[in-house]
Amino acid sequence: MAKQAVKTHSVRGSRTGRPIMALLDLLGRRWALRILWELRDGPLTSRALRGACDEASPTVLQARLTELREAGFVELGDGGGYGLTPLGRDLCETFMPLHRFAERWKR
Amino acid sequence: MAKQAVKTHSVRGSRTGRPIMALLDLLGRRWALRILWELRDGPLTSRALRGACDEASPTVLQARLTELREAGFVELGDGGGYGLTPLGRDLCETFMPLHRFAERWKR
DNA sequence: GCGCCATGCTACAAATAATGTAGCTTACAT
DNA sequence: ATGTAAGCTACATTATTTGTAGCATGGCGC
Repeated sequence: MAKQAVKTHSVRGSRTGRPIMALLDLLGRRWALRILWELRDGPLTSRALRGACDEASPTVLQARLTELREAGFVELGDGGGYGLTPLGRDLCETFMPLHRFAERWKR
Repeated sequence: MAKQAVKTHSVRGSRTGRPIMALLDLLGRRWALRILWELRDGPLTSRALRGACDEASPTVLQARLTELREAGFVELGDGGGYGLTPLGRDLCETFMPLHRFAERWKR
């Protein structure tokens, strides 16, 4: 139990003391942005979230969720289901414009 | 001879046809956000960029730069130095508010 | 021309992280 | 008690990153 534990995972760049670096690092991990995105309009159960995230492996999802929880962006509501904290909602707002940008970008 | 080559790297989530997914995946790769961030106020030579990115390995940097270039966010100016394209600058703008958020977030 | 640097970029082994599949445990309802 | 669904862990395989070294090209001064 708890083998893959915490590992002190001190977000890269946090040493610099510049919060933005820590944030960029945290969000620059696989599925992190996607998770926040999928939770944008309401909580999801871990299983539903997995579904929304194109069946990403539960291992990473769990890891990301833990990190995002420690960062205070996500919480596991009593009664089950992951949802954004008020802070997490704020964060989500800040990159909501990405949606419009992406549409414009197309490719 | 191009072993780590291109690999058609079709951005995860692009199959869904939803550009936002492709974008979230692209930006959710190590150093991608950081690179855009570091280029925010002017071009940098590959070496300077490496310096700015806490000495990230040239391998990933090169990989990310290639991807970001293919996405049209970054370009290698003639005379050297990587810089944001107009599109890239737009993208950068959209998550500039993250800076303020990060400061507020602190931790 | 020749040496001297800086640039963009590649090689490659070692270390980390992610994927995919299985399955455990707890809680709750039937 | 049986059936489900939840959150979460194991673990072997595969992919990505790191770290260090180094190559090729293009100035620039001499």
